Amino acid sequence: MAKPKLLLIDGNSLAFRAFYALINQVDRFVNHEGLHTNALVGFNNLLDGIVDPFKPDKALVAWDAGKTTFRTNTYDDYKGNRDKTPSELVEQFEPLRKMVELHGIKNYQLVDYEADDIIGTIAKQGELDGFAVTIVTGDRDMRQLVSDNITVWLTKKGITEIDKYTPELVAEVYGGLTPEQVVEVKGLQGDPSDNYPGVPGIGEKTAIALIQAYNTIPELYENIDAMKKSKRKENLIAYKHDAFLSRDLARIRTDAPLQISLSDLDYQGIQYEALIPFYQHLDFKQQLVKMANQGYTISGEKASAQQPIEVRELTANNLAHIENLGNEVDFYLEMDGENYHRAAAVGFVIGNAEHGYFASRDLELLYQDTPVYRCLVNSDVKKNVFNAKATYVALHRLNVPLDGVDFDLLLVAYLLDVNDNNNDLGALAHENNYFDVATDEEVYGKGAKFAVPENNQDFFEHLGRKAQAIGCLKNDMFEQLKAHEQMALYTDIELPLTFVLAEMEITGITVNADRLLSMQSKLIERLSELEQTIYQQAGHEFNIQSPKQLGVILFEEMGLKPLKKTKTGYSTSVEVLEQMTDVPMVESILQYRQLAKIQSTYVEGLLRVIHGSDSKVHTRYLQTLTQTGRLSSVDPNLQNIPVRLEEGRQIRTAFVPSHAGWSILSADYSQIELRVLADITGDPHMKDAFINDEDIHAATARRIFNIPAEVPVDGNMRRQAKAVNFGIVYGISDFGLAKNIGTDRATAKQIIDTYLNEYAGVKTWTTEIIEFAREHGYVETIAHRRRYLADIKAKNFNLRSFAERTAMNSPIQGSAADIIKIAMIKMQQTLQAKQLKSKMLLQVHDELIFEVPAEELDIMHELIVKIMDSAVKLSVPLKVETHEGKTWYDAK
DNA sequence: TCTCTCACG
DNA sequence: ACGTACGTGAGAGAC
Repeated sequence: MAKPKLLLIDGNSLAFRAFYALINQVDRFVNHEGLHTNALVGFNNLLDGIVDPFKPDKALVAWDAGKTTFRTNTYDDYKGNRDKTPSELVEQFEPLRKMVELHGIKNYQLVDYEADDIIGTIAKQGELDGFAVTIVTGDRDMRQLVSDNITVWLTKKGITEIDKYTPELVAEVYGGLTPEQVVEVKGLQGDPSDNYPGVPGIGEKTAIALIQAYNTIPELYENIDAMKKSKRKENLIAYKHDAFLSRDLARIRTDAPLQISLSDLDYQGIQYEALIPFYQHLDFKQQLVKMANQGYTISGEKASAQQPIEVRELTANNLAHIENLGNEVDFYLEMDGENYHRAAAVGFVIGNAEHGYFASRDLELLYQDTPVYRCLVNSDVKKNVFNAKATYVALHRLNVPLDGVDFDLLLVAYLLDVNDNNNDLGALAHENNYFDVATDEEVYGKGAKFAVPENNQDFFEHLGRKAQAIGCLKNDMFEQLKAHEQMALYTDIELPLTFVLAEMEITGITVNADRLLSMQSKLIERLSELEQTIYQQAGHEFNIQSPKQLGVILFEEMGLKPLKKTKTGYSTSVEVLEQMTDVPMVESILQYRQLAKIQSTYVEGLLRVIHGSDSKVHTRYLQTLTQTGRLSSVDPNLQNIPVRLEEGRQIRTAFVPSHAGWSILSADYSQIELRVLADITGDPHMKDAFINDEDIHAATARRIFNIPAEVPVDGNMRRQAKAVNFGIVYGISDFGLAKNIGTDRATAKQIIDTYLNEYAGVKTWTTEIIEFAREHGYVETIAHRRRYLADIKAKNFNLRSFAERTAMNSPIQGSAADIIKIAMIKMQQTLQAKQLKSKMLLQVHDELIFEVPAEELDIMHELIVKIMDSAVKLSVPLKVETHEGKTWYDAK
């Protein structure tokens, strides 16, 4: 029989985690009485997401009792450097306990002891009494309690992601040490956050190595005389007292004098009825809606179960209603899949709050000359939609040329917070405090279970609620755009761009399938030859495409030295394999990988998505996904077609114009990101280089390697300078640069320092932009595209460093994205105004691809350059290069 | 569904 | 002492 389950939760540690996970939005989570609720929200998610599904037999949430404990008695400064707990969190402790109680779990605290000691003591008792014990905490030191019967669930980032620590995982993380040895490591290492010292100069790595060698701190000191003379030895001796003190402080007690026992901890289950008023008090609307949907009655003023909505079925007989909707309507077209180039429209809804909503499955009601059609194509009637591009393309397939779109909920939500990648209407509405609509997953299910309801009432109600949500959210979200100075970004860039992209997607690009098929047969032949060679070289057959199997062969059977590891085993990536090309098999593997990639991703992948009707591929540009404002391309991704290696580049010969005699014309911005950098930082040297149209990498090389004007820049120096320029754009580190140019770290650091001295404007800007991000919590582009950086103040070095690099990179990458988007809009307008036959087909971040009839080639070269380089006025010139050819391959 | 690898700017 | 360059999508294997 399975063991009974005992669940122990570290209330304090998790409340802090929950609080700080949502610290950026602390002022958004406030109830009607002014009580902050961010920690409560996070803790509730934890209880719902982890505890309730766990179904424990017994459970306890342990809390700290107060500031003084036996540890502060031993060591005055214990946790002495902690900031005072913010009052916004303090006020949440009482309701947190209540929340725990209503979830059927006992709270407990004990004077002079911390939550960990309570948990340690109960955990050991539980283990003795035959329970399977699980501890949930954010405190890494709790891993000392792990045993065969005690698992520690440690929260990672945020509070819903966890690592489950068993003795095996502890050993893995601590280089083979046991859970008991965690305190030995901590003793040497100390803990700055709890303000206890350890031994100076010893960090986690060294501490682990020492404990691996000596087992425990006492044993280490017994043998210390035999240790080689070193600074470390001196420190160990000098700080012996601190080591023992820290070890003692880190040890969790398992003998706290508790006044409760296991028999008091029976898990009672959730007290649903009592939770309702509690959630009402906290204004947990979403939880209440969920409970209402589960059939609980929610009454009172604060009740937030969905309000009833009336959605009438639209038929051929009541179309007159549509004539009377006025000059603003909410519209939503439902499809049965996400690829709107192929998915079938299955229903629609139209209406507004004033005149009601009308839904139907009958698409004929949209056809030409119906009132719905007239409404949709009339530019004087404002349309509020969700995902204008999808709606436009799908309606285009039904021969309805949508016009007059004013509000696109998806697009606006993205501009307000690019972090939020949720593409579900219901979920986005909830995030904007609108709860009168469910998510698609709740109504339609997901994956294989996805199905639009057969029942008209359910289906139309959901559609009606969606349209209503769009209409209701419009004003508030427009206000937010204005407050962020993003209205122009929306009306002048993103919204017009949506329709430019829609047209490009609809136009598609012709792919010569025969060409791909002939490449395919050659590839298959070469791959099978290589396969046989590799099997011979390995001595047996195996799956070449499995990194796991390949790792075993290379690093175990053949005894090669593993140069790099991944989370799960040996790395076999190109950078590793390229260092062992003296082994013939490795050469073959690299060759095989290269060809297999071309064959599966590009040849087969593209053949799969060519539309039978027009021999074209129609990608979808995702306009609301990237954190920087770039587009992305899916189904197929046409932004990563091979170009660097000749073998792959051949794929481009299959991309051809859609008419005989036409050409492919490509136009790319030269060094757009560095030009943006020069403009934003205002650095005079960098600007001069661009104003004088110099080779920027050579110019950089001259400055960082101090090469006089009369001496030519050699290729290697230019290559290094180029890497530095890239590094600057990405938010440089000496390690990263060293890896990239193959020098040591000190040299890389030297180069970076020289660069920043030479280009002082860049240096100043990088400090300022990080400063700005710290102060405001976000950075923005020249068009006010905003990116929030939640981790900019993180204590964790890695998270913070990443946020700092992002603060430098996003304005640059994002401003470059702004520029090409503006150029695309102007380009499309000009093609139309001049009634040219040429079509814009693709965008690849800094490059636009067109198909052009012979008679328009000259004018197009000229027009494109003119429009692209004048899209935005910067303090440095923009430079555009064009190329034409019979295929995309030849347009180089 | 996650991880690894590799294609692009 | 930390572990490192920014932004993407897709296919294949392993679980």
